[in-house]
Formats: sequence, C-alpha cells, structure tokens
Amino acid sequence: MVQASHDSVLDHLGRRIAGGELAPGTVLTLADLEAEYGVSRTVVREAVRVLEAKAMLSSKRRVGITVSPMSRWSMLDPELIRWRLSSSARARQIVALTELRLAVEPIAARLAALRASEDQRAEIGRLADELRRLGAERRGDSQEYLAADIAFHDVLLRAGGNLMLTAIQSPIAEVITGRHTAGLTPADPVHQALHNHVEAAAAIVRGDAEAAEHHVRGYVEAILDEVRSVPE
Amino acid sequence: MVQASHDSVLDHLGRRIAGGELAPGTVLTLADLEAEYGVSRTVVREAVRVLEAKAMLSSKRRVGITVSPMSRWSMLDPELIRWRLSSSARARQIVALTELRLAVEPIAARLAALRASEDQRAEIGRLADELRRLGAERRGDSQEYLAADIAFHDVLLRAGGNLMLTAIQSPIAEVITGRHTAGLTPADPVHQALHNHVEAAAAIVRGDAEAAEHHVRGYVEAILDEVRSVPE
DNA sequence: TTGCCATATAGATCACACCATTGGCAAGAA
DNA sequence: TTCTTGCCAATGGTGTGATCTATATGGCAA
Repeated sequence: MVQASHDSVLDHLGRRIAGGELAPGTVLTLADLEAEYGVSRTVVREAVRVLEAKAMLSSKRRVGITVSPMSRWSMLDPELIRWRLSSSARARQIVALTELRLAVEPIAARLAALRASEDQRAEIGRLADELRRLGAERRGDSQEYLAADIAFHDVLLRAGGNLMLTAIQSPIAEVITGRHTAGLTPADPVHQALHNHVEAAAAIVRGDAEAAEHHVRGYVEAILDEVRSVPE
Repeated sequence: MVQASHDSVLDHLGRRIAGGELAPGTVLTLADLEAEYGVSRTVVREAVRVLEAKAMLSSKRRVGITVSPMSRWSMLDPELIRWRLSSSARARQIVALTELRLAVEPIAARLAALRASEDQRAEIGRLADELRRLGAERRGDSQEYLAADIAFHDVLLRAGGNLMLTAIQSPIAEVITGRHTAGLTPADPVHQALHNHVEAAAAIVRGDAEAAEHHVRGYVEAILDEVRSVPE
C-alpha cells in the first residue's frame, strides 16, 4: 500500500508527462515540484525516482529533472499505459495496444492449447459458453457479458504459462472495460467475433494449438480494424 | 543520471527478489535494509519505491515491506527482465522472452513492411546484406555480425512505428548478445535462419507484409526450438 | 466467545544540514 | 578574437531526527 501524498503526486506528474503537457526536454527542479504540489522533498523525490525508473525523467545535478524523449519510455509499463489511455493520446494508444494484442494473444492461445491445466480448460469452455448464451439473449452490453469477456481473456493469457504474456492482461481488461463503458459494445455481438471466441475456446479445450491461434487472431484482427477506424 | 548508492541498492535488492533469494511473502523492514546496506533511509526508501512500482514489493504500515507473489510483477519491465536473465531463472527467462519474440517480431515485421520510412527500408536492406556477406565469409561469430544482428532487430522493431513493440528491443539485444558471448553463435550461420533474415528484409523493402511476417516467424520459431532444447 | 479499545510498531512525511557534481561564467593566455 | 583554465553557485544526492498516521495485536470487559 502506498500513501496518498506520494501516489497523487506520482499519478499527476505521470499523467502530465504521458499526456504531453510536459513535453520532452522540459526541465523541472525538485524545488519547483515541492512548491507546486505543496509536499516535502521526500515525496517529490520518490515520485521522480519512480518516473525515472520508467525512463520518463532523468535527473542530473546542476541541471534539474528533464523529461525524456518518448522513444525512451518504458511503454509496456502498465501505469504508463493507463496514463496514456486517459490522455489525449487515447485513440492512438488503443490502436497500439490492439496491435500488441494481435501479436500476443494468438501466441498465448497457442501456448494455452498446449499447456493449460484441466481447470483452466474447463474455465475457458465455461466462459465461452456464457458469452455465447448472453450473446444469444442479446445481452452483449450487460455487466455479465463484460465480466465474462474480461475473465475469458484473463484465463487465456494466464493459461499460456508465460508471465510476460500474462503481463498485458490488465491493460487489455482496461481497454475492454473502456469500450463497454463508452457504450461501444452492441447488445447483439458481432456474429463472427463471437464465433471466433467460441471456436478458440473449443480449440484450447481439445488442445489444438493451430486452431486456437487462428481463431484468436481472427477476432483480434476484427477488433484492430474497428479501433483503426475510430478518428483520433 | 542516478547515483551510485541508490542504484546499487536498487540493483542488488532487485536481483535478490528476481532471483528468488527473497521469496514472495518475505517481510523486510526499512530499518533492516538500512542496516544491511549501510545507507540512509532516504536511499532505501527510494529503492523500495521503485520496486513497489514494479509490483515486486508492497509496503504496509505496522507490517513492513513484503515481497509480492511473482504473478503480480511487471514482467515486461526491462530492468526486471535483466535481473531474471542474470539469475538462476535465466534459461526459463530466455524461453519466455523468445516466446514473446515469437509473438511480437512477426507483427512488427508486418507493420514495418507497411510503414517503414525509406531510410529504414534502406537500412534494413543494408543490414541484411551485411549479415549475408559476413555469413558467407564464415564470420557469424564476429563482433561485426553481432552488431549487425542487433541493429537489424532494432530497426525492424522501430520501423513498425509502435512504441510498445519497440520497447522489447533492449531485452532482445541482451539475449542476442548473451548468446554470442556464450559462444553459441556458429561461425557458419544456420542456412535457413540467415535465409529467413534476408527474405524478411527483402519483403519489408518491397512492402510485402505477409512475406515479412512469415519469414520473421520462421526464424524466431527456429530460435525458440533451439532455446527450448537447452536444459535448465 | 465476541467485540471494543489502548498501545506499540512501522511506514509516511517533513524539515534541515551537508556533500558532490558540474554547467556556465569570467579572467587570462594564445 | 578565440580558446583554456579555474572558480562559483546551483542543484540533485545523502544522511538524520522528529513527528504524524494507520493498523496489527493483545488484553480486558461484556
């Protein structure tokens, strides 16, 4: 658990940088930040250290604290992804994240088909059934559908047994939720996408790596087409 | 720039956790760490904050600082990847990282074929030529080959224009270097792998996304087979 | 047995002091 | 004028003591 003061300074500063308000090259000083946030040096320093660890800032004696060029940032950092999702770069970040999903999810599905435990296979099958059922009942925009959708992707990524692939679960969940909250999920799910979910689940259950990879790629490609068509 | 004291404490503590010496559930206190490393609270606190940001530690009043379960860690964090590569989990980490490459590199190649700038296409072509030349001269184990190999993957990932995909460049470079340093790269490169590099480059140069993806997948699959055969 | 409360504990924050580094300026040399 | 040298002041880095705050825990009472 982290405290309010540190957390809020870190979060606010992180957002300002991620959102471009503090452009790369901008120089700050500890004294400035102390005064601005009205907190002690300790708090500011610790926040700066964390942002330094994400390669968003770099501090040098006699110079100050400089905002690093975006190309250096640890873009896979979940916190940074969240900040960018809540910034004006949101649309671009969603596309980038979906491209990452297009890379990761099919491979995770392949691994899941090979390595998932019995419990995980059962869980994936169950969740796919639920998605299908809710879809058939035209409840694709319900809370239950959202929960099942998130759980489905969560198990899928975890079942692959690769913690690095699992690591993008939380940003994915956030995007799915965001899409739902924005009212973009239709009550009547797109037939092909739902079909791919169900087929992917079936393939994982029976251990068919090729099919699992193929069907997952199918639905992520559909999502990618969709998010690319959203204007920035 | 970060200072010696902070850096070394962070690095050492990070390694101990990443390497499993400090198992999840282990409870530390600031006072312990202060005494152990012989530095002030400030330094320890900042190191702990950074590890907290990577979800490797969590601190709670009246309890202390607890090592978090591995499933929570930000496994895509470059620093954490480096720590794991230098721990006893090295072999497993290399396999996991190669599975990630299998996901990411083909997609990056596809995007590169679609989006690379003229300069980047030229650079990729040039690097592939150099790899082929050095390979033909049986200099696959030379420094030049290593440098060209790293540069090739670097441009490939960057040319896709997705900063999240680019972000795994440095761990990949580290693995390639590690493989080279360990003397695992033959003077006479495996023909098929080299061929796939050259074909992938040609495909990117001419903007053929399908072929680029296919050839990159080809060589990453070969690498994956290889690293999986290494005993832990 | 259950629930409340006092208390000790450990992190969170603050304020201050001093150190180490170094960018930039000024003086002097070429 | 241009370059070198050396000093100075600014700024982050580290250390320390004090105080605040949340909370795990044990003891007491109902």
